[in-house]
Amino acid sequence: MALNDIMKPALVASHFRAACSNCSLRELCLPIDLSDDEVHRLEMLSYHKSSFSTGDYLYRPGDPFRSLYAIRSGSFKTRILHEDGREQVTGFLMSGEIIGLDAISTDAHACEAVAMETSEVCELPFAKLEALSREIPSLQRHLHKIMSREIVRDQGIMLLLGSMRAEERLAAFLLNLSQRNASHGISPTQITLRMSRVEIGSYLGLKLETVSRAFSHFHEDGLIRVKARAIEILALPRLREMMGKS
Amino acid sequence: MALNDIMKPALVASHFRAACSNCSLRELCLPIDLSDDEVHRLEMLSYHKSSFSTGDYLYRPGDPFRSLYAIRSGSFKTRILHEDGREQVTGFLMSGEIIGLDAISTDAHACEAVAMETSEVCELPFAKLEALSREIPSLQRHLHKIMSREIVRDQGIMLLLGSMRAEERLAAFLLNLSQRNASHGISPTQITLRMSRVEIGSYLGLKLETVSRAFSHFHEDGLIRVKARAIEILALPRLREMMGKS
DNA sequence: GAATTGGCTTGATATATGTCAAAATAGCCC
DNA sequence: GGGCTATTTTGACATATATCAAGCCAATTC
Repeated sequence: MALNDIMKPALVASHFRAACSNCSLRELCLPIDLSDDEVHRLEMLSYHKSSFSTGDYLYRPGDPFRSLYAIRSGSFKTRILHEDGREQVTGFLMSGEIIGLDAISTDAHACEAVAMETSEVCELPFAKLEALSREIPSLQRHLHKIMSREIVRDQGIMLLLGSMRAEERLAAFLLNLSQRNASHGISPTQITLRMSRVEIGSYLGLKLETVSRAFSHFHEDGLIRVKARAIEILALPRLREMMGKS
Repeated sequence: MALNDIMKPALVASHFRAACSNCSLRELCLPIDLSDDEVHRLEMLSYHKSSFSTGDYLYRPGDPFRSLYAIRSGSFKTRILHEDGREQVTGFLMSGEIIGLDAISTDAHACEAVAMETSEVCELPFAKLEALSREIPSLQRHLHKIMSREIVRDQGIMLLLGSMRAEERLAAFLLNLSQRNASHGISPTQITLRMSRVEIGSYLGLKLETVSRAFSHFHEDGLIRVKARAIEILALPRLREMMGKS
């Protein structure tokens, strides 16, 4: 494995690219080093792709679980629905991220996933993914890391919801989008929101009016420019400070 | 596998018991059906046990990740600490539950785990657990379910923190403890809290005074009896209703 | 181009929860 | 058992966010 690393880095890299341009499994395959054969099998796994328009469901609560999905382009929101009508947006997922992990526990989807724009996903049949990860330890470890990362992410949101004030929450939210933009090679200061104020509010445990007022306040303070769903961050460092004190 | 199920249930059950009384991996091994050999290898995996007194750390943020832990007796709280001094209790874990999943993502613990009473854990070296789950598909699937269940649990808390009021949160909390008591064969109406009002507050995103007032209010309504940390649920069905409307 | 629609902003007010402070209670050590 | 400390309860008051209600803006339709 290490040998592979040293002896043919270019070749391995080119295989990553091949696999990733083909199946778009940036998230799944990029950080692992695989042999030619392994890359090929990973490609085979995920040849089924599908497209979604704004508002389309990727899955709904109760749908039987068969696959995870790697978002190839576009974005989705996930939302849980409680019997009493309460609901909570639990995540906004974008290109390169894996969606559907919650369903493994019960073999049925616990939440719903809705496309927020025209989007494409690669389907990853979970049984096959498990079978392959039994044979490729680095893939196995990677899958575990993806799941663990989701746990850490959720716990971060628990911290946000449990102990931050409205403006701190919104600052954290914007900074998170900024960072994810950056990791996609997109401008970290030009943010195009794909979701409404209501959805942001649901995610952050706030009402839409509070979200709107927080945006306005940031604007007054010269932290951001707001033009409907186009947000420009004018002072990233000061926005970071917002989270601490405010 | 199904054959195994049908033909020698008693035998299989006895192996569960053997493995579980020995390594206390109720959570890990109980629901899976394994061959004699597989049970034996699972036992071998987890022979290292350790004990903790109230306040002892199982791990701290930044500690290198090597193992998961199955709680054999007692209970722990997990807590994340933010740079700015903010902190959030992310879970109260009891006997039979697996702790440490957050650390897989970065190979270092993201949160801290503190014993809330005298407790014992089985250490599960993760590399070995992965190796074994490569060979035993039902163990692999089970490990994935445990991780997914943690994701679902965290998202439930996000719903609680994002959209429930103080008394609804506390009702949900008590009902959760009640249910976990029941699943351990303990009375679902006699609850002994192992944590302070401050810790409950941190977990539920409330201040201790609010938690205390909610307890008092439940008491006035005849829902519970409160004697410091001994809670008796007098009206489980009405407590369930509390969550919906209130 | 007018009209309709849905989303967003802003203001006035209500309310749930936080904050500060004191008293009561429980647990603990000598 | 008595005194000590930490925890919990309770009260009075402050405040952040929700709620209710208009008005505004941008996009879409006719």
